Amino acid sequence: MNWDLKPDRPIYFQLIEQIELKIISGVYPPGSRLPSVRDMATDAAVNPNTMQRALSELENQGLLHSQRTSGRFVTENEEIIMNMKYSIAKNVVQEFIERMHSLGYNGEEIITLLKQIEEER
Amino acid sequence: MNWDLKPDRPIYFQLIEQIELKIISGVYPPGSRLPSVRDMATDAAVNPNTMQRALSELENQGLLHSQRTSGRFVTENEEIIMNMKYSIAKNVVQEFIERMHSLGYNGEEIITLLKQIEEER
Amino acid sequence: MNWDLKPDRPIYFQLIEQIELKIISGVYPPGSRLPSVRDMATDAAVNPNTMQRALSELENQGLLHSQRTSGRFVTENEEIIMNMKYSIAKNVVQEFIERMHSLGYNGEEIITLLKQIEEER
Amino acid sequence: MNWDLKPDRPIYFQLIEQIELKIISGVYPPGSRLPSVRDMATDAAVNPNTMQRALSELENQGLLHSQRTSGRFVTENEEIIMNMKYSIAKNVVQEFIERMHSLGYNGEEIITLLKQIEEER
DNA sequence: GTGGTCTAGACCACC
DNA sequence: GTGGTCTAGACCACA
Repeated sequence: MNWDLKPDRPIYFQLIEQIELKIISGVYPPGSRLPSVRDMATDAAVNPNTMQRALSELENQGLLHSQRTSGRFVTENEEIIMNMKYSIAKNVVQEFIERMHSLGYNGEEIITLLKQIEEER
Repeated sequence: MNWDLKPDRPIYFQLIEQIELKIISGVYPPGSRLPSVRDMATDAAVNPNTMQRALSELENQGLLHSQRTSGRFVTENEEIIMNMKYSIAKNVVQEFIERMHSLGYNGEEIITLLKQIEEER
Repeated sequence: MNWDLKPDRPIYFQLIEQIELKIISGVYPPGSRLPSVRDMATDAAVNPNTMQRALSELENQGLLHSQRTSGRFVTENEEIIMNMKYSIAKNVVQEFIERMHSLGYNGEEIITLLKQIEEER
Repeated sequence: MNWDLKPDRPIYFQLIEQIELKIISGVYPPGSRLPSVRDMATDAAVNPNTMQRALSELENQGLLHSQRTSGRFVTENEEIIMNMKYSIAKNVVQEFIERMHSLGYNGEEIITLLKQIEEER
């Protein structure tokens, strides 16, 4: 998996980000059942308590809900997912704009450069 | 200064990046003289050898040149500086595009979102 | 070994030249593994950092590449090696021509003398 | 003048070489009178005794001869000069051939390369 | 004073 | 064990 965790930031925090990404991008589709905490923990080579903490936070955000007996599920409320997706994307975009500004590019130039590089790909 | 150096990547590498930024953004204009190695080192709270290494690499890239007795100078060749600026910007843009793709946005959507968030600022 | 280093020019520079020669002449064949930095340093009676610097420069030139845990290797790209060989030879030849000119020999005379002395050998 | 003397080899020896060169290349023509020892010494920023020693050696080789009252003269025997020129050139050529061999060029290749580089000049 | 070089010795990540 | 990084402190040439 892509669980490469770095020791520079709290691990549970990195887990949250990566699971969010998997939900947003559809790797874990709305309404689907997640693997068990224990499985996810061993997969990420992480203590189950740490994984548990990450999942709890995601539950607080409304992205997940657990059914005591049958496991944890991704919310079926796609609006919540879309909001999460938008708020993450907004951060990414704002960071990007700031970096480009500090490099000396203004709004129009950013758009131009972006289109140009996208075409090259 | 803005020399906040993190232990997660080589210090000399972060120094290079930050000095590049100062040259590109005009904090150190073309042809201007930089502070002495020792001064820059103490300013960044770093060993002079580490600063020396960073500056040497920038010299290899053609962004700086040194005169043994009188100091180090930013190149007056603005083309080199523009090329450096472009290549850094290209990296930033490519990273950005990849992150947005992994969030599930395609080319057009990225542009739309970018314009929208830019207007809000 | 032939590591006779003279104090008139930077040691790391002389190390670079001599290692280049060993690569070009096939003492260190393409793709082969070099001794460890520490071994080469003690062999040349030089501080490991100095040897490290020489090897790093050769890496920048593309003549070597390093694998963090298993050692440093000569490039397998023989074109790079041939280019290096040619550029060194060019320098040698140009120096030679200049010395002969300052002795008062012109182009044709140099060739004649060269052929003559070569036959005597 | 071009008297740049380096501390790595005996100074009188370097003086000999340079005066030989001036004689061979015609800066001091056959039969011409040299400046006084004292003038040559101050010109080369060297102790007069050192210059004296160099000139004595050249006298032993027959390149110079001194007339007690009127100074030192370059020999008028051009054969001696030609022999000296040839023997120096021979050394230069042999050194050159050895360096090229150690780079992996054989006789024909050396000639080819030499012609090619000479044309580029 | 400037940049440049060198050494000695330490610590790190990786496998 | 490997290469890579960093520090502290020294000395040099140049002007």
